[in-house]
Amino acid sequence: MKGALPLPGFRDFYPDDLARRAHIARAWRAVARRFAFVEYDGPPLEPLELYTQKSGEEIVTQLYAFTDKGAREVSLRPEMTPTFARMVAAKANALRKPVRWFSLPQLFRYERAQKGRLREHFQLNVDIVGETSERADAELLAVALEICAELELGAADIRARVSDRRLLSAILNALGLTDAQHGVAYAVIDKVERASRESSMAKLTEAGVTAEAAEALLATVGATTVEALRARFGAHVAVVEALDRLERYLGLMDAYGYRDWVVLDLTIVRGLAYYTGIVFELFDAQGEFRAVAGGGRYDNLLQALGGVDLPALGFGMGDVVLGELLAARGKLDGVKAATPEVWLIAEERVSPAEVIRVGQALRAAGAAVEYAIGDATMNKQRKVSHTAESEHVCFLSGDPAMEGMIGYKRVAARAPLRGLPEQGEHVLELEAVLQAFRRAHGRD
RNA sequence: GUGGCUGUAGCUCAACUGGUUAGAGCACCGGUCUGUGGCACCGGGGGUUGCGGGUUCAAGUCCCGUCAGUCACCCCA
Repeated sequence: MKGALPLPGFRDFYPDDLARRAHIARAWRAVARRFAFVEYDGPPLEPLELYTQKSGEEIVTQLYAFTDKGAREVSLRPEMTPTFARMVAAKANALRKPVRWFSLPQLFRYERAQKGRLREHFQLNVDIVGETSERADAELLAVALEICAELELGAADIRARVSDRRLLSAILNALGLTDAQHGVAYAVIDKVERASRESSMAKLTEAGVTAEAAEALLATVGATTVEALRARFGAHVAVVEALDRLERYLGLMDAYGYRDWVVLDLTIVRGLAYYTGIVFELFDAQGEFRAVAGGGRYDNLLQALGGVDLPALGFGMGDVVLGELLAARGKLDGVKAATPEVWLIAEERVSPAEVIRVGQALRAAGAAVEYAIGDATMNKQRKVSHTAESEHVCFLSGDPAMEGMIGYKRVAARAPLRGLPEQGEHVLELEAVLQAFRRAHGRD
């Protein structure tokens, strides 16, 4: 209506919104930390060339790019990988391998906003550099799934669909497609779920694929087990090799405790051309949202972007779709902005200075303390302490006989503090109250 | 970039086929309650109906444009 609004595709985070975002970020950091990844960051604004060099032409039209006051062509970062590659490449020899880094960048793209896609979002990036084994791929997927578990999503909520570029490539060769036809095949397979069978067939045959091979391909990508593919392509060495690797990978997922979440799905291609091995995408099991996360192995990208030949793999997980999914499953219901722990109510005869002194003593004990800044009657103060949803209320009497004492009442339905009464209004030693908060905040 | 749908207070919505100063609940602010009170009662602020133009005696209601939101396409880091 009136006044300034955020730019299209950008979000204001009111306290409750920020609490939800922080809830997600907390899970990201907690799990990354448990897997002993370390956090890094880079500039949100980068030279335009960083993205135009190695990314496709298409991506350039969606860059949030402009010319700065120094006539430099710059772009807000649309992805973290180029920055990551640069940073790793610059110190490649000095870094202990494998590199296990993660970041929580805010990323930008200039395109029309739609469900699950804005012009700005926060995206967890987790990468491993220096390991060719599928054990690294399994470790990576385990991080992604453990984050979902951390956010109280289970195998019934999340499906990890995995594939392998090497497997798909070997299958295409086995079906008689030329290398030149692989690109078209990838594009068709990527869209096979949404496109009609006729249009898929048409695109393949237009590229010179025989109708017979095209039909075989469309039938093959429907396979959901290693066994089915082994039965069909058991005679092709490259396919078998890829299947063996995938089988070991799935076996490792079992060891992590996440085998139930994972399904083989050859239609997972990932748009980016730089993927070279196992790729995966996380979806909600009910299929009503966009991908929650996606990633895979990109063994040649560091060479191309940073000039060092190191194998690498990683995934990204954005806050938008994940937040939508969590909200839909009721997992964010209790996530609200923080409320005061203690509200200090003072009788009218108590001086502001005395309120401040007690407030500071409580804060020194670790408590989050608020009180009426302006003049307010006792009634008013009580009312405000309730609307502010403070957990505890303390009363200051101006009575000289009450020196060193304080009124106390627990209000909110949260866990009571050890050493303080659970209900009713009481007069306690101020020191006893401070002691209870010190203990609650680990400051005793 | 293309197309569909939508656009009334902070939020959820109302206003017969176009017809007087656009209403309600919640939220917010203030007051009463000398007080266990997230209560009750009273009162208040807040909308040139997204914006601009047109049709009409008269437009929140109809038409056009525009902006925004939303969904889909394109694309997906």
